[in-house]
Amino acid sequence: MPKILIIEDEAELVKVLKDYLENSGFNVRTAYRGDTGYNQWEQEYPDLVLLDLNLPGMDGLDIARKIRNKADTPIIMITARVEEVDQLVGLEIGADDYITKPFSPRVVVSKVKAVLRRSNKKVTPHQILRVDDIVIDLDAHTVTRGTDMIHLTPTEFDLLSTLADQPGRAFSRLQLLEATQGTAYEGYERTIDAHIKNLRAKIETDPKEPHYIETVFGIGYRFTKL
Amino acid sequence: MPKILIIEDEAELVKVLKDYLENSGFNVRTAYRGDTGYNQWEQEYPDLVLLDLNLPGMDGLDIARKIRNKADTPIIMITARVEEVDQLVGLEIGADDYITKPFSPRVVVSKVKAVLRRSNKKVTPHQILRVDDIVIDLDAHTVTRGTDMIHLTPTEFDLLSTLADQPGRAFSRLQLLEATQGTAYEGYERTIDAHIKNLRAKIETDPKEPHYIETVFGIGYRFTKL
DNA sequence: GCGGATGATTAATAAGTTTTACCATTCAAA
DNA sequence: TTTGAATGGTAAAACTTATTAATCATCCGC
Repeated sequence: MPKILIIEDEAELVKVLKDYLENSGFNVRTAYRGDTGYNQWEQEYPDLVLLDLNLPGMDGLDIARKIRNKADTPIIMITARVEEVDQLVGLEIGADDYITKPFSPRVVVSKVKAVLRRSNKKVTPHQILRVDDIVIDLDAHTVTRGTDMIHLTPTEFDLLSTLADQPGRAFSRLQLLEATQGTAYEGYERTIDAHIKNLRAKIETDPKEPHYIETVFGIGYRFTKL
Repeated sequence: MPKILIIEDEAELVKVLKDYLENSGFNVRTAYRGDTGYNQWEQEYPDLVLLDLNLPGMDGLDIARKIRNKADTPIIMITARVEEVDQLVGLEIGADDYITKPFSPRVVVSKVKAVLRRSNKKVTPHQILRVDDIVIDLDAHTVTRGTDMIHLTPTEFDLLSTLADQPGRAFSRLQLLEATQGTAYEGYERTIDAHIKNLRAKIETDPKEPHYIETVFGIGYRFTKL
C-alpha cells in the first residue's frame, strides 16, 4: 500500500483528494503548510508527494528542491494556473509530472498511479546495507538506527557510503579524501579523522568503542564486515 | 578522477552538467551529435556515459546498443519526456539508470556517483593469502586462524604477508627489514627478532614450538611449506 | 548581510607500536 | 662438552599514529 503525502493549503481540496486516493488503496498523509510538509516527508519517506506550488511556510519549489537533494521520491506538482507551469519546466526542479487546477480527482488518481508505475519500474532495487540495527540506504541517502532517522552531513554520508559499500575493506585516508572531495590529494589527511569522529558520534552507541567503523592502525578505517 | 562522456545536443544543458560534474571532481568530455559521441567513446573509453535518447547523427538507443556490444561502460540515459521511459524499459538496452528532463543537476551528480559505485564494486575482489588454516586478507588487513580473528600491528602484518607469500622460502633479516620498512631501511637486524617473537605469540598455538614461522639458524626465517 | 550549519585545520592529549638494551637460552662446530 | 655465536624473551624508552576539541573559514538559507 503506497504512501502518498499531500502538501496543499486548501483544506477542502485536501479532503477530496485524500478521499479519492484512499478509496484507490493508498495510504494518505497530509500537511497544510510547506515547512511542516517537508518535515513530514523527512520523517515518513512517502512513495510519492503531491505538492502545491504556492504554500504558506515554505514555497513548493523549495520543497521540491530540498527533497531532490536528498532522495528521488516522485513528485507531482499542483499549480493554480497554467502559466505557472513554465516555472516547472526549467532545469532546477525534478518534478515527475504536474496537474493544473481545477482538476478532477480522478485525473489525479490516474496520474499518481502512472508516476508510481514508472518509478517502480526503475526500481534498480536500492542498495541497502544492514549491520545490526543500522540500515544504510545508499541510494535514498538515508541512515536509520532502529526507528530513528540519523541526519548526516554530505561529507559524512559520502564517507559512510564509501566505507559501507565494501564492508570489511580497509581504506586509507587518501582514498577517503578522494571519495569525499573528488579531486585527490587536496587537503589534509587528518581531516578524515575529524569527520570519522563526528560520524561515530552519530551512529555509534558508544563512540569510545566503535562497533561499525573500525580503526585500522597505520592504515586507515574499515566498516565492520557482517 | 573518473572520466564522464556527455552526449547531448542541448548546449545549455551540457554546460550546466559539465559544470556540476567538474565541481564534483569528474573529468568531463562532451559531444553534441550521436555519431561523434560514439567515436569519442571508442577513443577515450570513459568510465561512464550520459546519453541523450534523441540525438542528431545517431540515435541514443543505437549508441547504447553499440557500446554494450563492446564494453560494459555504465550508461545513464537522458530522456526528454517521461513517456519515453517506457521505450527504455521495454527494450533491453542495458542502461544502468535514466533521468527525465527536467532534472536537477545535483540529482544527476548523485546518480552518476551511485552508478559508478555499483559498477566499481564488481571489480574488486579481495586479495587473499591462504596457508594452512591461516587466511590473510590483504585488502581488509585481517588475519584469521580457523575462526579466530588475529589482531596484528602494521609491521607484524607486513612481516607475515611477506613470509606467507612464499611459503618454504627462507628470508634473511635484511630482506625482512626491507619488506617492513621499505628500501630506506636502517637499523638493527635484531629488531626483526622482536617482531617475530611478537608475531609467534599471536599466531602460534605454542610459541615455543613454532609451527608456522620457522627459524633458519644463521639465515633468518621461513614460513612453513604446506 | 546575518546566523546557523558544515567543513578544514591545528594542536594537545591519548593510545598504540617499534626499537633498543640486556640477559637467558639454544645451537652447532671444534 | 665446551664455547662463541645466534636466537629468544622482557621491559622500558622512543617514537608514531589516532582521537579529540577548539578555532577559523565557508557556504546556504533567510
